[in-house]
Amino acid sequence: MTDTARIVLSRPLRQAFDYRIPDGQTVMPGQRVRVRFGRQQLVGLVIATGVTPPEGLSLRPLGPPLEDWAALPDDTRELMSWAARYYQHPLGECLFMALPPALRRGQPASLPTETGWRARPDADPDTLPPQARKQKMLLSWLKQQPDITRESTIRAEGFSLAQIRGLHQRGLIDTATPKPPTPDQAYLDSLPQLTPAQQAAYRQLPSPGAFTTTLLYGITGSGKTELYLHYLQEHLGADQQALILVPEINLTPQTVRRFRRYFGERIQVWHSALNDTERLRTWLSIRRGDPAIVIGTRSAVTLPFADIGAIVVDEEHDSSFKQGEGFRYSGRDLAVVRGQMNDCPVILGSATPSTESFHNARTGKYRLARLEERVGDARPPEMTLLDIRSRPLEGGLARPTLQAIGERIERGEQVLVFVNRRGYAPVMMCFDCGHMMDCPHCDARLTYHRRDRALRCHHCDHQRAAPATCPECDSEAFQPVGQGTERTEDILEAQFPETPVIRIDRDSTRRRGRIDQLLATVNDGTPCILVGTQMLAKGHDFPNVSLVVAVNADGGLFSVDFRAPETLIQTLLQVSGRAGRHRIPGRVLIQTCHSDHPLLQQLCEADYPDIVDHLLSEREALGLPPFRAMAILRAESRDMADSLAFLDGARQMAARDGLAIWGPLPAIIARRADRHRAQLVFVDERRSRLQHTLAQLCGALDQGDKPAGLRWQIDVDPIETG
DNA sequence: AGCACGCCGACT
DNA sequence: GTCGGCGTGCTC
Repeated sequence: MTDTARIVLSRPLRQAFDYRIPDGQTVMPGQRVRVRFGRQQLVGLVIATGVTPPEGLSLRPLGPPLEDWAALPDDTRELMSWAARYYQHPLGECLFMALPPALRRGQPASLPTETGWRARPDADPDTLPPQARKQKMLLSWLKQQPDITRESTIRAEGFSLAQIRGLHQRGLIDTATPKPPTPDQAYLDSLPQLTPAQQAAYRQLPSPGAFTTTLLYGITGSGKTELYLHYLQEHLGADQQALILVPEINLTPQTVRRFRRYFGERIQVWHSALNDTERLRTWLSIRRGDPAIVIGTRSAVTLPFADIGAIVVDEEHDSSFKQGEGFRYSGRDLAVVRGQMNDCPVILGSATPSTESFHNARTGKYRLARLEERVGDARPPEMTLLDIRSRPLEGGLARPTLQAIGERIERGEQVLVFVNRRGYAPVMMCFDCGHMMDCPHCDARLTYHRRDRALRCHHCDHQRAAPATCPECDSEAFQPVGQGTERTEDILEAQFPETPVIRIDRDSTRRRGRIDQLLATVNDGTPCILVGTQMLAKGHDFPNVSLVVAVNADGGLFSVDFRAPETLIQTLLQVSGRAGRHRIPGRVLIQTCHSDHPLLQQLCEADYPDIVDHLLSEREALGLPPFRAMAILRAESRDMADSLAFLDGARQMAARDGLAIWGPLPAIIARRADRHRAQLVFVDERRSRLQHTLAQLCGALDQGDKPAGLRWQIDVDPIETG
């Protein structure tokens, strides 16, 4: 059958649909077409032509194509098809995810040509009537502009469409087609010279033009970004494209500016804050083959690159590269697959590489480049454990901790206090009857937020006013228990009334631009105390911070999640990395109740690679990733019994394949937003067998019946195992 | 996912 | 007697 086409849709269906190609029409894989599907008109994507449809089906004719070329190029389609198989996600949803929203909706793959304006040479603002003040301003402004000015630029300047039209009607300005932006070579800086240590690491980076993956282990403050910049400048052809993946939080205007200084207009950004038009524009530019260097978050790996010369994944250990819902892919891992498919080098950079990547470097799958010297006079901070068992605490801070903070402040330095919980206190408890405030919808405690006297659940959107007395026994001994950022802020403000205390967490930075505002104080160098959550560990440099305090390191020591120790070490090292970036030697104080814990001992004494080797030997002994492939089947429903029964059925189906299956077990937070969650864990040393089992299982689960209201999903290479 | 068809409760 | 609740089944 040469006149058939196989189509997938942007729907969660593990199925493709065949259509008849009408006479005289030709289509190719990757092309968008309109199709009638049941009673609806949809956008379909061709994945194959000349297929043999299932027997006994009468095919409907294909609708018209949306363009006469393939929207999705072959390599991007291949990448997303690979991902669909690997992550067991419906192909249609994966492929459509690689299209910008405008194209998913069926809009044309072109942008309306932008209008530009310029003032007539003889136009005189003074001829305008006095009441047309704004028009006068606009005309004067336009006359100062050297060339044709885009309408979007004029509007960004604060002028309105009505004012533009007014001037046009008076015949004072003309429309014109704006020129495409060109890189202004004049302002491009030359790159700073590499230090000897950086040069040595640079020589270990891969040669261009062929696929290799290199793990760049560069301690905090060693200047990994300079290496990326040099690498791209030296190895990227003038016509080539490159991809730099970063965690969302690191994609700040400062980061972009830094790259723009050297690469000018070649730099394009891709992140969740772009609107649909911006997304379409950038996507088309990449598809067209503009020599862009894209700085983007995980989904940028799906962009339709025409000629990609290099891929960099910065902070490769960061868990935000893994999508947490829906299509649960890892941007980092897809970047490596993409490098292989497009035959280009991939560089994974981090000061605290993931155990997976380190393992791959140890086994020779990745090459390893090391950069273990800080730039300039900066020295790595000195780590100290402070055991707080049977020590009096003031709001979670021990006396010696407060002393150390005081000393630094007096010396005109800055201090960073890391608390891993936002809010005032994670629990509210009655000291008479023992009653604790629980979320009515989740198996979790409500967090007390003192700023707005509210109790909030951090797992759903429930919140309520905080009662003054115990709702059970009316006792007044009803108090917050434990440490949050708000409480630590209060304590520090009371202890150091002269010193500004700046809190950085999701609550204090909710408003856009607020974080930069807060950090401005820190950046001007005046003595202050920064209090915050993990947010502080990512991306920012605080040159004047000379002391870092971790208020409580113990959460990760005894967690059921096998990744907790790794994450704990990474977070502590990343936070520590903020200290002592300049001449001032940094110090890190870790408060703990388990100063004898081997992991914390190692943190103080051993190098990161040695700690990872140790973690890896534990993983190997327990048969955990990266030594075995892991996947989780999760189910949630109105009843725990339903969830467990469903997973038990799945277990029966998969059992004969011979892989290890753990569970079903209720999730750590068994009830979340009134949904009862359970999970089944699959582990196997042969990834191919795991993948085969999962594919079979998905098919069977799709076919079989399930209790009403039950939802299930598969998570391959999970990062959260609770 | 949509969108239809279909079979049981409170309204004109 | 109908309007409409959302359960289940299908879409080439």
